Amino acid sequence: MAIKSREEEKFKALLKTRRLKYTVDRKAIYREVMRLSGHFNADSLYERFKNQGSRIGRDTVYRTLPLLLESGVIQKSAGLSKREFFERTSAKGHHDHLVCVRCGKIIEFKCPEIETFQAKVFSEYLFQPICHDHRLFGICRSCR
Amino acid sequence: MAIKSREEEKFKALLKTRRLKYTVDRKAIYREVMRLSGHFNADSLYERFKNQGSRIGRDTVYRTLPLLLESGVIQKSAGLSKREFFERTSAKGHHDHLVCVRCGKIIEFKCPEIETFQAKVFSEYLFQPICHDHRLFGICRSCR
DNA sequence: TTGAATGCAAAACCTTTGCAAGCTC
DNA sequence: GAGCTTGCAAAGGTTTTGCATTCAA
Repeated sequence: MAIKSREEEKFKALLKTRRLKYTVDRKAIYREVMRLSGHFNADSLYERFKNQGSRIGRDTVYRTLPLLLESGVIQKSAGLSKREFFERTSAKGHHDHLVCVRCGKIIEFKCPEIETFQAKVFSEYLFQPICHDHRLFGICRSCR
Repeated sequence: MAIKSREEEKFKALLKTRRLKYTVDRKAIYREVMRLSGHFNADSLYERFKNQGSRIGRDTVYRTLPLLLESGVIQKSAGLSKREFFERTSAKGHHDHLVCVRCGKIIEFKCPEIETFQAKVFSEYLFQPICHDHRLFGICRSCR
């Protein structure tokens, strides 16, 4: 619960910085995202609203996800399709993905050392970090 | 020239593994890619052929790039659009990208330590490495 | 009150695909 | 000759956009 609120503050803070509003729809999208533990995309999230009888539009979802991404509440996930996948950052903590290009299997990995060096790169170039996309592609053992 | 041939061998080797053919078109695409030092995408490469009066089709380019990618001759590059960008691996050696989400500026960085840990992840999960996509998104100093 | 957000529908976009004809090996 | 490759054209599928209306601060 503590984490949940802190996440919400991050989202609100981003909106404030951008002089954007914390509307009913954005709140609903934020809340729905917090209920998800797996990966999702704009469309699957929209479908959830539709199934619940909510009138939140697909476009609103498409427009809100980049804001959640930038605020750090969600992060990019992985998949073989061109589609963009996301997942809640706090669900399992931050991690990256290893993708088998043959069977599409996706493995989550955590590598704190990589995170450390990433942070160094950001600071070396005087960038304020927002997020990153790190996917390793290869062929898994069973596909070889 | 030595490097050039070695690259070509890598490409040929991949084709052989997949029982694919080293056709005239694939050779032409390989050669054209070797002439490029900056980043490109399927379409811009196709345009180059068109401007040269070559009859190589857009589709062939689209179908060949994944093969060059898998053989390691090219790697993914970065951009803000959904479009896929590539660049020759040997042009500047392997590197990754730092992208400013405000102005779109792209900075290339090299971080050998990250590469080392990536290799560890691949071997830990028994994956045969093919390539990776590593982009750091943030806000550059002048945009803040 | 003012600027932002939303829904609708349409557009835009890049990429992929099926198929018949032509090449490679 | 068998199977892969290519060009054509069309489809595909996701994401974006313009605009009028509604809403938040």
